[in-house]
Amino acid sequence: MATIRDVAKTAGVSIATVSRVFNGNTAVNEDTALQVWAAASALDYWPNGAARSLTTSRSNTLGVLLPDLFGDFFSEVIRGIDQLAKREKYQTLVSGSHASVEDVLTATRAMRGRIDGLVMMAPDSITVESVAKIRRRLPVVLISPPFAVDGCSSVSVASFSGARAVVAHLVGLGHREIAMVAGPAGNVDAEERLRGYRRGLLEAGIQPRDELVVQGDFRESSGYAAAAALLDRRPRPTAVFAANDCMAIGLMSALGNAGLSVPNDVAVVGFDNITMAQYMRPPLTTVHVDAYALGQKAVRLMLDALSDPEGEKVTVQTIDVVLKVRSSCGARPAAAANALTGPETSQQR
Amino acid sequence: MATIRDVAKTAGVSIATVSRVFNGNTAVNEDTALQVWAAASALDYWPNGAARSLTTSRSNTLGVLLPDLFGDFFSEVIRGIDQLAKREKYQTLVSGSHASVEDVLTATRAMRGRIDGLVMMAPDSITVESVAKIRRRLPVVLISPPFAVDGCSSVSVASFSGARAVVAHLVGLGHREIAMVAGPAGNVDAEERLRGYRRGLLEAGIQPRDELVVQGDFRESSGYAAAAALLDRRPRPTAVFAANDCMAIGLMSALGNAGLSVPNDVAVVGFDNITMAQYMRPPLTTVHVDAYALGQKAVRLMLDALSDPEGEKVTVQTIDVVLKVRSSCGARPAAAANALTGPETSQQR
DNA sequence: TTGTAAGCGTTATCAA
DNA sequence: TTGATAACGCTTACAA
Repeated sequence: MATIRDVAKTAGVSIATVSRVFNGNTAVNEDTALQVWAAASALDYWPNGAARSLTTSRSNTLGVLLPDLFGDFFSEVIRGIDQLAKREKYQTLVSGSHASVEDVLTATRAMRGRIDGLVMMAPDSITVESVAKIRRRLPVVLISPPFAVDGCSSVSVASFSGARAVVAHLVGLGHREIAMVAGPAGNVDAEERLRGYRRGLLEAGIQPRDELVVQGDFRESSGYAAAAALLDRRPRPTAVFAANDCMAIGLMSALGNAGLSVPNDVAVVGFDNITMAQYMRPPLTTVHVDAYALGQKAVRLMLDALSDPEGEKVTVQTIDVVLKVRSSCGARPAAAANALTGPETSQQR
Repeated sequence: MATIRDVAKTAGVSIATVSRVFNGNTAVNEDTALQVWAAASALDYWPNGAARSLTTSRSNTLGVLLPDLFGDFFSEVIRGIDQLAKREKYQTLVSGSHASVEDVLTATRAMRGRIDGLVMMAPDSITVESVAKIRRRLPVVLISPPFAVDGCSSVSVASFSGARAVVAHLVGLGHREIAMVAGPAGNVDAEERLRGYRRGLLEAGIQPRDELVVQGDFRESSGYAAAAALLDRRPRPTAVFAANDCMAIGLMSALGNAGLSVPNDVAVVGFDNITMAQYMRPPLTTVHVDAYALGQKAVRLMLDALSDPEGEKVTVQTIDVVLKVRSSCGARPAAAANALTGPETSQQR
């Protein structure tokens, strides 16, 4: 493989000149530059990234740490991260399925010297200490952290307010027996949604009852399983709020199998507004979360951190959410009138 | 940040010894090693990956190039890649949304020196030349390539045979007017599924007709849109085969909105068996593709290539698929009997 | 505008 | 079993 030295020799210049041509910051004689380009392409020269980052101590690479859970929502977040990073000439070194803190630390350590910053999506199981440890060497941006960490910018989802809005809407439709399929314990968004659900009930003068909350794990199967438990309750809940769309979809499937109609017998609401949601029968009422933007904002914060000399500018952001009323909750949204015309137009980016 | 030199100084040994301790291949006196470990942890020393790969010319990192399309299927593939890579102590440098060949080349070039091999998922728009160019410097494994490339191992999906099986099944149920929502032109899997559909018809003595094929793009919205075109056909198709599940789901949604019942008025079959498929109402008949295994196999082939001295061992694999009969096609699968018991058990890995 | 040469933080080859 | 020391391929003062 050709190195900078080969190019220099072929072009009849010094390696410094070749470097200058490739980095384009220092002035180089036009003819010389042309010769260098010619030599480089003749030799099919690709600069070595490792060597470059060794000298500059910059890698133009962002580390991305993902949780063990996957699916439509996270794909979108990653897409947001990847696209903005790419546009800003950053590469992404991804490492997925991190369950434990030790895991995260190991993965990060392995990235040492190859990343300029770390975007960490870890809605649960972060300890302040481990992140703080990483933070000493690298800028860290957290997505949906369970709590704020000193010196780390972060972006979160307005889970609490979204959940409250869901309950308020259901109450407005006349529901009083509102059940919930909760997300995994320890997950911030799951817990915030549960908290929002309870608050919403209280605000409507309804006492939240634990037996109306079924534990799920954000997967379709747990939503499906939740149906059985819920249908045993007397009086039977007239509405169920699932902490995410996947569980809502599993739930609807189970309700259908049990011979119940959504929304006539039971209203169902989800959270996230994954692409599928609008194509369900009935279309799923949910809380729209712009996952793509979530990823993008994280990268934006990282870029800020990287250009911040002293790393003192810490930003804590929250992504707003909006209730998307469709028919699974039994309301008749205005949009339903032209349902035959076409699906909701989806934004392409 | 502490370097190997700091550790050496603190431990009172040479840097060579520290390196030996950290790499664990050469024999080191036990006491010396202990001192080194102590010094390293006191200084919180992390070896620098860039420096390491500069000397060893190995990065223990796999480059992963993704297409512009995303969704449940691809997430699974990536999960497969990531998990096996991680288990084998490799990191993954991911770059998504590559539309053009130039794009791919640029991305790869940027990875030069930081990756040991490249896993490329590019079902369309690869030119042999560009891959060949990359191949000269790095092992390359292709996922679902449009055609075989010299010197590259690859894994593909048995799209053709899966599609044939779908048609055979529909014909077996008595359907003759079978339409198709095709995938994007240029995409191998889309084209193989279309070819399998036509072959299947021919084998049943039915002449394929172009007006029964509607162009889609693998997204839900295009499946939704296809419904309108299909419902205009006279005689109206009694069954529709969508080239993937997302489009099938969009299609079912549109059919429902048009007041048609699936499967009574129109049978629908998809492809991929994404998680959602079984939770549709009715549950979607589809062709199961083990996306996770697809990703894993690609990494396995890459590991083979990396341990292969001369890079001569090229393997071309195909992932088998299996028709998963549920109720959207109108058959009454045995499984439907216990539908009330629970969802199909999903494999966790 | 160009070249020389000193690093960057490792690993690996010799000797000791 | 250890230690010097020369790479690895690049960037960047500093000199010319």
